[in-house]
This record gives sequence, structure tokens and C-alpha cells, in this order.
Amino acid sequence: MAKKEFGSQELMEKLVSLCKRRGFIFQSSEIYGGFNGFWDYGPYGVKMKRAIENLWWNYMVETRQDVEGLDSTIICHPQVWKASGHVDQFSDLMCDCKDCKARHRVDQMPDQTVCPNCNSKNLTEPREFNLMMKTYVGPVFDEEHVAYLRAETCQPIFVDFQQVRIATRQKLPFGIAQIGKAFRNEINPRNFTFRSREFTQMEMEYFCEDENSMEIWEYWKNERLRYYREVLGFSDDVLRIYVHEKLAHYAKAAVDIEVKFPFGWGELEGIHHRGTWDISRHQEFSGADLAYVDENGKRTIPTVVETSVGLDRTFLALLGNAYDEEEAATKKEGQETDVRVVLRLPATVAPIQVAILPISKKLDENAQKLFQDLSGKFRCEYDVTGSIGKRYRRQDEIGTPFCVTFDFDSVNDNAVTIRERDSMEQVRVNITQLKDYFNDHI
RNA sequence: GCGAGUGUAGCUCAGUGGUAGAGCGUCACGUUGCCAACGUGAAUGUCGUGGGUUCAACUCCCAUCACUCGCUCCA
Repeated sequence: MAKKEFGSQELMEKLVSLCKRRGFIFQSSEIYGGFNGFWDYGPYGVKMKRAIENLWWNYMVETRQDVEGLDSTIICHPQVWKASGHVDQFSDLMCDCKDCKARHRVDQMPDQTVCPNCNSKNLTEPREFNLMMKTYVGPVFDEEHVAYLRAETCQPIFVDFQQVRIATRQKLPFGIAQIGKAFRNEINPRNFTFRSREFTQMEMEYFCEDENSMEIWEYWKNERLRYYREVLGFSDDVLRIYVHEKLAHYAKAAVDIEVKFPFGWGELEGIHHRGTWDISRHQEFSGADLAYVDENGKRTIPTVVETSVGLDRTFLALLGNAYDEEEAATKKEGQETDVRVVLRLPATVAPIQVAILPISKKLDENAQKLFQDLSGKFRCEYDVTGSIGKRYRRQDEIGTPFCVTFDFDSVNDNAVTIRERDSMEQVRVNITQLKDYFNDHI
């Protein structure tokens, strides 16, 4: 079916409104006026977010023998971020020109008292700009106790690389995966949850020999693309590859998988060849031996291929591509049709997979049993309030793929009606076969 | 960070220097019994926040916060 087209701003407004109204995403600290760059996931949001996480974890870790999981701390030894380059590269002295409002890096100004843009001398004092969130460890708030909230989840993976390898007896090539929060003091958070200051990353670092690292990089690029197509259901016309032209000095290749967001194309995942940079830097800064030694005694500093996903972006992209409106018949007085809002989400990520709806409150008791039965196996919701049509539309709006309706005949024939979200078609299924049906369809 | 715009009920939005509004949604009851049905009733507002002007401010002024758009930024 052809989806309705929306203007970018129009769709974003609809999404933000739906997210708030139905409990997907709230602005953080809203009763205090909100907090720029921070978002809370509400009841449906957290269900969907975890579903996306679990899919990734299952695909990247559970079903693979060559990838191990990790859950590291958000706050690491400050040296981690010196070694990674974040303290120096994320930190610049900047000053503003009070006349032309331009901002300059102090170390790039030929004369630090003159604005390179308008030659004004009316400059602010140099101030430190750092994209890493800073905190203090211990009760004394002085420079010696400064620590940082991780700006990316991959650095602790590199730091723990050797411990994971020894504990799991993995041989090259193998990967370590982690899902967790990362923090950046973005100057300008924008586009709803797309760029925020606290966000969740799903990263996998694959350690390998340098000679076949490009094949491995190709492998992961294709594998991840396949994932977006086949597992998350993105169509080819909303996916594309962006090839980095400027590479970091240590990297051999880098692409981003981009997806069409309501506001335009944006990065969803980076597939980056990181060379031996990270491991060798941590070896240098820590003094620890992080080399991999094979059965012949050959020492290798592993080359790293990274797949790095923004979970919040995946969430937003799924919502944006799922949102649809269509004309639907209505019994409302004075109108033939009504607008049906429907999230065409894949069943695997829908916050509610099966809604159990008794056609009448008189059937409450019987239908409750259905809920008890199915809720352990699928994400279920029970709703008895309002007309059946209204309840179907409520479920459409949050992307529930299946509604199970228990009616007056169900008591006699032990069968229920399954109503499918996109087609609105119904099938009669025996209650004993419900689980099989949903196993096949979800 | 700069510039412009916006901020009133859960959502979408009217509104006027003099008692706070609608539609939708929500809840209850009745009716109905497969696509936002109908009827009756109900609840819900620091008018973003703080300050100022005024006899009186949701309205005018200032500041601030948040959101949107454009630029900038995004190792």
C-alpha cells in the first residue's frame, strides 16, 4: 500500500505529538520547563526501545560464537579519554567576537587579540569548550578528581579487550559488543531525539589481523545493511551508504549507513575501520600489554572494525517510516470516512504485539484469561474501554500488529477473531492455536 | 553560538488590559455489539518561568527556559 506523504516538518510535529500523547517519548524534566537535549522514554517507548536493543543483541551476540558481550561503566579512569584523544580533541579554547558574533578556536587565531573575521579587538575571554560531560569522583571537587562520562561506549571495550579475550579464550578474529548510555555536551541538540546529550549506543568492535581487515569491514557493512533491510524492515529507498571522504589518519575505510528521517537523511550507524589506533594508544598510555599472541607465539596488535549504532536514532527512524494516515470508513454521524493513524511497525519492535479486546465488558473474565495466557510470550495489552472500533484505532496508533477479539460466540466455539493492523482483515482462530499463529506471524 | 518564530486543558488550537474557551481525547453510566457509533454526565489550566508597568496582566515591557526553522557546529 502506498504510504501517505508528509512534509518534513509536518511529520516531525505529528511524531512528537504522538510520542507525547501516547507515552513513547517525553521531554525530560518537563514540569521544570524541560531540559535541552534530554528525553525520557515512556511506557510504550521503553517497550519498543528494549525490543530494538534485544533484536540487536540477539543478532550481534546471542546467535554468534565470535562476539562476546560487555557491560562497562559509564565513568572510566580519566586516562582512558586522554588515550582516546577525547580530552585533547574534544577540548578547545574558544573565544567569541562581541561585534560579529563569530566564534574562533584560540589556537587557530593568528593574533589572539584580533577577530580573524572582522578584525575587532572586542573579544570575550578564552573559554574552554569540551564536548565531554565532566564530573568529580569523590567528595572533593578539584581538578585532580575530574572524571568524564563516556562520550562513546567503544573505549571501555578497547580497555577491557585483553580481559575479555582471556576469559572467553577467543581467537582472532572476534568481537566485543556493548549497549549503553553515552554523553556529549552537544552545542546544539536538534531534531527531537536525533541529536541529544544523553543517548544509547549499540557498538560492536571486531578485532582482527590487519591483512584481512578490509574483507571483514566489507562483511560487516553488508551484514549490517542486511540487518536493516531484513530485520528492521527498512526499504531500499530509505537506506543509503555515505562514504567518508576524509578519513581519520589511522583508518582505512569508513562508511555510514544513512536512513531517511522526517527531517532528511541522517546517520544511523557507522561501519568504521579503526586500524590499530585504539589498542595501541591504550597500550601506550596504560603500559599494559594488549597484544594478541597466537599459538605460534606471533604477537599482533589487533586491527579494529567497528559497527556503531545510535539506538535513539534507530527508534526515531522506525517511527518516522512507520507513521501513516489513511481514510477509513466511519460510523460517525455526518461523515463517511475518518482519518486512521497507523504505525506500520515491524511486529518484532512494536511496543504491543497483541491486544486482547473483549467485545463486551460482560466477557471481561474470559478475555482476561487470554491475556494471562499470551502475555508471558508476547508483549500484550488488555483493553475493555470504549467501542471495539475505538480500541482498534488506539492500537493502530501505537503500531500493534494484531488485535484478538473475544466475542459472544467465543464462549461456545472456543475461537477468537484476529484483526490485522495494516489490512484490517480478520480471521477466526481457535484459542488453542493462538500461540502458534503468533509465533508464525511475530 | 547567531538570527527569526512559537509557548493557553492530555493533544490541536481560538481568545481579550477587567470572572479562562472550543474540538478531539480521557473517565463514569446507559445503549450498542467488529473498525475513532450514540446519549447523558464528569474531571482536567502555576495561560512556559521569573520580574516590571498598571486599580487590574494570559494580554503590555524586560529577562529567562523550552521547542521549531535557517545559519553555525557535529573529532
